[in-house]
Amino acid sequence: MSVQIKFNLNEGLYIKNPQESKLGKKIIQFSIILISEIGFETFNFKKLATKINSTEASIYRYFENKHLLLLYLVNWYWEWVNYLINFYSMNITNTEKKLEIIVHSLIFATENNSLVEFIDESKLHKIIVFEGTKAYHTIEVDKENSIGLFKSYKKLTANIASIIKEYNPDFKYPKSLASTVFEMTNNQLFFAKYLPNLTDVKKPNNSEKEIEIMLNFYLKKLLS
Amino acid sequence: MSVQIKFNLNEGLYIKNPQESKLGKKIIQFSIILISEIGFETFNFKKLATKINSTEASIYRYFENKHLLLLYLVNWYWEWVNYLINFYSMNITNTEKKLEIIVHSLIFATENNSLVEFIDESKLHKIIVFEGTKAYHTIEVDKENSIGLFKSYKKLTANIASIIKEYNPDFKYPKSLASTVFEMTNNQLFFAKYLPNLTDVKKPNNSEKEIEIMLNFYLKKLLS
DNA sequence: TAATTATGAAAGTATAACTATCATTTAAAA
DNA sequence: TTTTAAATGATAGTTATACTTTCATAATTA
Repeated sequence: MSVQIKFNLNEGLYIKNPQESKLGKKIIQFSIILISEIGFETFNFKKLATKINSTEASIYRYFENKHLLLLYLVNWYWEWVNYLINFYSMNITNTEKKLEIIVHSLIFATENNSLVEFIDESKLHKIIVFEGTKAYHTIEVDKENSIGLFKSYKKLTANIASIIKEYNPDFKYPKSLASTVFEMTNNQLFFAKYLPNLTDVKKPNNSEKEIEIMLNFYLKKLLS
Repeated sequence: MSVQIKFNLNEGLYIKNPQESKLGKKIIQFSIILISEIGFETFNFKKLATKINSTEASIYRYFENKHLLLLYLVNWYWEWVNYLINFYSMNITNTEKKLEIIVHSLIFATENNSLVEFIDESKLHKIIVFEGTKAYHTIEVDKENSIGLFKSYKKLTANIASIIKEYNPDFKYPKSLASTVFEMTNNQLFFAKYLPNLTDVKKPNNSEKEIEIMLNFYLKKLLS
């Protein structure tokens, strides 16, 4: 069984909606595979074109440049995590449990849920951990922000912040904590894998579980 | 009065030590100015060469490529913050005060202390906030890590972690908290400036102070 | 079946990211 | 002071990236 889900991503992200054609889906599918394999800096449209037996020109009809393609993928991820959090906390009334669902969703976004057939969520998550922040650390932030290209991140942050506030209405920094939890998760996953000296993770191959425990501890301690 | 300080940065960062020649210092000085002005992606050695009335070839004699130049600058920053923390906590016995010094050093690395005449610390700090993580989110992390190019970051983290442990010997995640404080500071400074919706900062022009208060709150709460 | 739209194929431009060679300047050693 | 070595500049060249343009062909849709 596969549920068909389509996220409405900001139109400024693409020239032509990749979710609405065969080639578009292939671009998304294989850009995820390629970027996760060779890294964003060495990735380019020519290599992608070769991989999918298409041409550079065709890819440029969907995305203005590789930066916007990355931003598209990152937006998709933001929407996806948001969806996961809402999905898993749907019938939950216990707010503490909801905090745990946030953490779990952020870390085990790693599992290939195959929510959408052409997106390998596990590889996408790898890209987020490795390249995610590059999507907004660009000289064009202000311009891109003004046309709504980070709306999904704001929505996700607002959603997490609302759960934080639900858990502790007196907490002064719900939004900052929300964005910090997001960034910190990816950072600690990155460090655990590549620069373990910057963390306290013991088992590098099972670091997700340790990081989950740590994040839950952080959150509850801060909000107590 | 100007105290002459020279950090010993890993030799793998450069081909020829830029701190030991006039041209080398100019490369550092103006790369900081240029990158902070136009951003890392649009920065290149040709533009830098033009700015300092030199040539691309000459710059390539100091740095293999612009990525390693950035990593050099980031390493310099890690050393510098570490120096600041040690300097300001030198005669302090109160461990709580030491935590505050960490936070203050990370945030107000912003002030141009002119510790070294050819480095504008305020502009360098801007680069760290904006481009810093790009220095280690690269496909070459493992290789670069193996030859010691992140040693300064590890040293800084270890130093902060030791103060954390001094404050609370039972705390389970001193290193993770140390790297998180570093990353979180830069992130929240970035968000406050460019994506304020992701934070709780009220005055965008005086966000440093607010972030400092928040970070101190986080730290003490977590370590209590 | 015609008309529209999407894609492919091929070629071309501008700039980035280097490398190589040799001349000239500057600094250090004799 | 002269000689020598090292550092820098000037110039040119190579390869790759990041696009753009034009036209032909294939696939849809009306």
